[in-house]
Amino acid sequence: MEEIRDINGLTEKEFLSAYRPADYERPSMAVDTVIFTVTQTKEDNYRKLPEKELKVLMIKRGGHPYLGSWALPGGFVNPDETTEQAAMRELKEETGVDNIYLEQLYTFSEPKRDPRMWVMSCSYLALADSGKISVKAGDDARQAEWFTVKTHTFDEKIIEKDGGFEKMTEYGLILSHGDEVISGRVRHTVLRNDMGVKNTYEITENNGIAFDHARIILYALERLRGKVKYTDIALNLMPEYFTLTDLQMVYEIILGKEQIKAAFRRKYSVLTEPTDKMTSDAGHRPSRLYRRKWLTD
Amino acid sequence: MEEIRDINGLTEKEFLSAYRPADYERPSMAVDTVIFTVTQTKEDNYRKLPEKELKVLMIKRGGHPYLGSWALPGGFVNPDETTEQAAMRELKEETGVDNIYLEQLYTFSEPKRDPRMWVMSCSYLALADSGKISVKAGDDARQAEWFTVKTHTFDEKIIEKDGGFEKMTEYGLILSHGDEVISGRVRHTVLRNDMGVKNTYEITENNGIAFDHARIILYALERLRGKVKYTDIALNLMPEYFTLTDLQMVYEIILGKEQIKAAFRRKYSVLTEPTDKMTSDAGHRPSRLYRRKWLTD
DNA sequence: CAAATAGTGTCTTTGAGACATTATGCG
DNA sequence: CGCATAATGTCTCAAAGACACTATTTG
Repeated sequence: MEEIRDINGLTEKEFLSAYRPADYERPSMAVDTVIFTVTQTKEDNYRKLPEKELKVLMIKRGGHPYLGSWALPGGFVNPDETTEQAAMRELKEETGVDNIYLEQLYTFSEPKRDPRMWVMSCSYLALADSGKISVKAGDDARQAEWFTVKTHTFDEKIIEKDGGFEKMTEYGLILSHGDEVISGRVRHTVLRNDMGVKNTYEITENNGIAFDHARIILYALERLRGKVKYTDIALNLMPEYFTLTDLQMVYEIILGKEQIKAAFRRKYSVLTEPTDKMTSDAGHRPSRLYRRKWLTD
Repeated sequence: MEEIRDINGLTEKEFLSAYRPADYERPSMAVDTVIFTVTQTKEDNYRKLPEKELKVLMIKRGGHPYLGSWALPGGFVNPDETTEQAAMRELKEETGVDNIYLEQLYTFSEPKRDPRMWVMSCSYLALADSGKISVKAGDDARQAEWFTVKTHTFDEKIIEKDGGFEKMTEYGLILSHGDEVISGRVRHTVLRNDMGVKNTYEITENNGIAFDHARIILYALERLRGKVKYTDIALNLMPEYFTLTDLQMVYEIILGKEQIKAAFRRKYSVLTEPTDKMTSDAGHRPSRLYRRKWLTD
């Protein structure tokens, strides 16, 4: 069985023991994780419900390049781990959370995306309940903060060209934490002619976001917005007990669109199961607390 | 502006010109492309329509490891190109096609997935009209062939465990080309307990498919099946002119499920535009030929 | 004419959108 | 009591499922 021999007369075992990796250039492999959570703002009207905010964790860079800018938590992959394990390891260091929703997003490989050297980034999307997370106060120079996320879509331009057209859409990202506001803008171009379709993404503006991380965050948001409608992914952002209005507000903040209450409950309450707990001291009718229902399919 | 200095008193420019990559281990970065096409079988009953088959391109390995097994077309990424450009370059060498639908799938990074060394694989999904493709007849030792794709889902087992459960599903893949039949089986395990959810994929059986490529092909199929329902991705498999029944058969072969004609046309004919061409000599009523309609949104 | 596909009409079912109505705790 | 939210009822509308019926070509 094992006796198949190659062109040099070697068996697989012989080949492998003699194998020496060729001396060509290899990229460094980083992981960068976009971790989102949802927090509540303070509300002074005791009757009203507090609003929610979508937050993303950023780390202040303490060295060149992009010194002083903010970057996604991440690091390099070790030879004895998968990219997912690397993302999990880095995330645990940053947030103290071990069991967290994690999903691979995309591998960014622009040769010049890191000015130092050839670095690819395998990006991950992580979601967590803000209650469980304890971000370490910047131990050394390393400062980690949650930034409030706002996005804008700028009107698209369609340019008819000979035999096809070009469509450009710009997406703006604004991250804020107290007085600190950082932002970026990504232009998506679809070029279509007789030859086929070509998509390009370029960062057209960048204020304080390191590397191509504005683009990665926008990609993560796009994925989150897409999946929220047909999966139970949003439940990863909820605490153990929550009201259906809480859940609805999380959907609204992700989708950027108000949801109709009756329709929302019809569709998404199947992802939850009622408990016998109720909210209280709210200045209005108490609300039932629900819990995530794990789906078997 | 540029005068921010780091802990060593260096500006970014000074830092970068002095920067030497650290001498830690780096992975090799490969791309592997799952390219699908749809072909017609011969039909001897002149009245009946020919059936369609989903095909994937595989390359016979001429050296260790997996000598004699079949692998996805692919290769290593060069420092001056993106993974997408690398996939496109390799694909052009194999199929002669330049403008082809290409979409990044997933980066596989199991440290032991290649017995030679640390190799990650950034996988791509490609779709093409079989008419445009001209696979080079194996120039040297390199033999490329289209394999017919069949999949099976084996009944899942749910095991209740303390505080949670484990669900296992097995997916079988059978690729055939003439007398040559190669196959693989992947087990997906979802383990859920109080701590969270953990997904594992392992190859439980493998006959003649190199590396973890059976898993990659199954992943590509999953993506294709998912996207076919809400995008126009399937149109990339069609020739310039096709009937709506052709299109329906392509959907049926991808989804593995019969579609209802009236409903299918209501939903997917918006992706096409009618031409004034018709089929002929068919032994039954002629059919209108349609063309892809490029959507602006 | 028979075989087989092409193409459409329509009834049913499902689910989301829209809005209204009733219920309830707190200061 | 009135504010603000909780929870549900119901009408409408859009889309998909199911199936039937008519139209056309070729040997």
